[in-house]
Amino acid sequence: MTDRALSPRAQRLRDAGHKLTNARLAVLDALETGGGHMTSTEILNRVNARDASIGRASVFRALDLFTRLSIIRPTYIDSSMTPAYVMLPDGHHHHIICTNCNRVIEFEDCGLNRLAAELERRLNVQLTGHLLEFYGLCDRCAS
Amino acid sequence: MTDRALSPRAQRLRDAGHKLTNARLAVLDALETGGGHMTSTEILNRVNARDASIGRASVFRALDLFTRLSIIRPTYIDSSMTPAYVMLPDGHHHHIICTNCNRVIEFEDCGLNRLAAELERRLNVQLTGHLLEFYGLCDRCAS
DNA sequence: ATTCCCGGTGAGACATTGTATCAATTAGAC
DNA sequence: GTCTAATTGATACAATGTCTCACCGGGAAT
Repeated sequence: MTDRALSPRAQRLRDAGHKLTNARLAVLDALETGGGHMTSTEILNRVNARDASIGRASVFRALDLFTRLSIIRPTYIDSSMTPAYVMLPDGHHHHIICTNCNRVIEFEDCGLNRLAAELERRLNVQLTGHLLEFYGLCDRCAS
Repeated sequence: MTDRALSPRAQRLRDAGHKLTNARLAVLDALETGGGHMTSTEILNRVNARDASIGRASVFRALDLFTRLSIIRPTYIDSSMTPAYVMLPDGHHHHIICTNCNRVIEFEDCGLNRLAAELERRLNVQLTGHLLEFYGLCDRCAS
């Protein structure tokens, strides 16, 4: 199963020295096919629908790992109980969260590459991704 | 207790039509004196140290309220179990999270005002704040 | 100052979600 | 195929957020 075409993210996992296990690939697939924002419970359900033998713990471990690799990022959307995980397709993601109805509006083109480069130079860090969130009222709620 | 000098944030609460109760003021004080990033547990401890009669639920309710008012914002730093709440002093906050050691490095001046104004116009939204997070390795971990 | 009302509160049982432990398994290098 | 360290699954457990409901009190009106 090593030479089958790997998704770019799976490749990224391997390149970082991690094994491509069933559990990890299932979580990755759940994330990729599940739409933009998923809670851990939604991910668990989706993973177990595909392979019921995969354990709870492994799913959470995979989510932690992916977060460290900047493949996903947990963010608070409506409940403070559990985060929603968003994909960072090219290392970044941007959205607006309505503080009234919790609707999420995504947008592109944050123009932060320049800032990222400057921070890397000035602070001597190695940045792999970012998340930009705006808060406020969406068009429907702004009446 | 109405005419005592109110912190700008307390004023904001009242202006939005919410009561300035003991519980809310205690949570606000905990946040303001507690440093940048606090988990709910740290906030609870701090609030109860000041006034043991304040209940769990009210603290969480206050945190939800402040989030809706863009006074604070929950973000996941090391655990995905509980968020850390960051203040949005002028409606915004920016930091870098090290994906290896979870250190948080704050920085100023994101230059996002222009983008915010453009989004408001284009999408017909009313933005009250934003949070910008970069992920990567801090200077110590980048070796 | 007093009254009234409705938003807000506290207690605590409860539900949900994440983590620790550990023996068993497996990916991937050789 | 063999080996080994990384990873897993099961489960018990810990931590965290929410719900309900009777009661309270902030603050506007009077």
